[in-house]
Amino acid sequence: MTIEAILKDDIQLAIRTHFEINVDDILLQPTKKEFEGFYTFVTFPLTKTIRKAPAEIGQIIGQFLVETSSVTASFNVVQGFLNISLKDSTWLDLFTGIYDDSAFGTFPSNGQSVMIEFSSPNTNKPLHLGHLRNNFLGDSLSKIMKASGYEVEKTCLVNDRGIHICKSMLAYKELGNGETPETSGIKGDHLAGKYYVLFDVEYKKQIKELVALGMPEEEAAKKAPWILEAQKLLLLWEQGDAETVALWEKMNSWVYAGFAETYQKIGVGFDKTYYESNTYLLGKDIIEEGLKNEVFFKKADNSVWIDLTTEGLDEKLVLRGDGTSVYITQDLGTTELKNSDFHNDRYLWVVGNEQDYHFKVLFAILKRLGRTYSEGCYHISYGMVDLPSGKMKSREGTVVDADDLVNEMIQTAADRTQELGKLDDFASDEAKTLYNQLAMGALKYFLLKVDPKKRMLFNPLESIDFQGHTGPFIQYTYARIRSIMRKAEQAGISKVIPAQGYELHLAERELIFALSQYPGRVMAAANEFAPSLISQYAFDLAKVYNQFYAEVSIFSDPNPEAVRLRVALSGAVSETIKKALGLLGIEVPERM
RNA sequence: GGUCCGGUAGCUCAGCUGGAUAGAGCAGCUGCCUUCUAAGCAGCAGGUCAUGUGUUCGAAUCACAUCCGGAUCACCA
Repeated sequence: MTIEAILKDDIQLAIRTHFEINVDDILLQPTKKEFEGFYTFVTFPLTKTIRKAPAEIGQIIGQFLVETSSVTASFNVVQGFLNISLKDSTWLDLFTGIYDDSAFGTFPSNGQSVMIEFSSPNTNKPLHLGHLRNNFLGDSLSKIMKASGYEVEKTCLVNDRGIHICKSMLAYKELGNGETPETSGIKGDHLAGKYYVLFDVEYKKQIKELVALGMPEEEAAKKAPWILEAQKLLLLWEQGDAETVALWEKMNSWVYAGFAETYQKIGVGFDKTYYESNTYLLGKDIIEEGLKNEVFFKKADNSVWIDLTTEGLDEKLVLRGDGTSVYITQDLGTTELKNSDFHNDRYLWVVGNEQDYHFKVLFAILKRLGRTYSEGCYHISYGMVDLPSGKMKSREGTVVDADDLVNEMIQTAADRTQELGKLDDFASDEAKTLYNQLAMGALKYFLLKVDPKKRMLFNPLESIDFQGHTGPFIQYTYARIRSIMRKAEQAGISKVIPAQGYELHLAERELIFALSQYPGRVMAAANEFAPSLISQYAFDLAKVYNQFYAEVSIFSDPNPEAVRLRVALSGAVSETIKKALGLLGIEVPERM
């Protein structure tokens, strides 16, 4: 039973005893810093039924708690706020529970399984900053869901076919001169991206030429030679034309090699990868089924639709008049495939909020089709990463490239560390590892500290910070504690929690309180699909520790009990920081 | 135009199941390394919580309206 639950019961009993009424839901909030106490009960809502002043109610409940509650030491009342302080024996018990629990913050299996699809890159361009947000969110959420008791399947759906892929293929055919990653020294995904951009340059030029000859722009966009060529390529690909497929395979293999390098660097991976080239024909049998069940209907031109106006959506096309699939057709098929592959209880998609409507439609259709698994489907919608100049656009070259950014971060980490003269005795490979950890810590924290639902701003001119509310600040706190733990080991100081009777320093109580909040945050982050809650927590915990560190001396305290407790507390904090950052996919250095 | 999301300090963000004088970080200014790592700590300064009305003992938080920004409403994905 948690302290909070005990307090709630005690308060309930107090109200029942003194006022003869039952209050089902006792709400406690953390006491504000400027007041004494750790938990606060607000008495205003009781004034109506009890007909006493809020402060008086607080006094009566507080008095009752001090006399009867097993955890309450003292209280104070400010207006309608009853602030409660806990007994030191309670703090020590609480800490003992945390300290002895090696699985602190990870919950036992809830018997449920969840699939998280994220990343889902296109094979015509390298990853950019927006993809990084997606990848870090997906990776972190999969870890958070796992810690909260789910069995987790990480999947990725690679968008490896379609007209946009044919565009880069065409540009390569026309302008490539047999260039390869080896001959050019360009990473495979960047090489493909180069030709995607070149296509667009030439295509725009052709449109302009047609417009100059008097053709309306809309028509020109449809009739420019290269777009017609690209469409031809797509048809050839779908027919399995050997030469086209060979080119497609060659270019894709370059891209996959490039992606693999990037994924490896950012520490992200998947349990199962689906390829759209294998799934794009799926879903047509579902259309048949829906037609039979009259969930869908056919229009005169043979196209198939669903009317979702009763759900507040629109009429939606699910199959073209020529019998070919659209996006939603494929997604219906792929979702069905995932379900038959894994039979998960829940299916999550980490996809940008520009597709909110698409997922509403997808889930509504699944429900109409009577798919029971639709209940477990959820779109984790996240906001775009904007630049000061606005939205990033691949084709216009206004993107922050993922590889470039990661490399810059590593360089910044190295510069910063050397400026501070931190690692005179570091071996070069240890230094290299540290730079990577710091770079990825700064980058991941930067992207994960913001509420996923919100769009966020990245200013390339201001490099991502290493001080303040950042990953490296938390990593630094960890390294600092590790240094203390090494010193304690050398000095032969054991980590022992004192017996009852020890009087805690306020900074020690605050640390225990902060530690005790961790499991609740893990649960909340899982329920709300918000790694930002963990980010915030890790920062708060590190901050409380640094205050503790500045306020009390660990080794030179005359009381050996205090020294042992503080070493134990430090150890628990470092473990919790490591776990929390671990949920964000961030590693911790032993020294920095 | 319909629908959805957002608007909190100079900047980037917390807080939003209603509760105390609205919190961090960065940037600016002051202090603190002969003591366990100063990538740290303490402090100062900085706010009509977009605007208006309503509900309430109490509103940044809820409701309605307005303004501003973004997304989406494709036989694109």
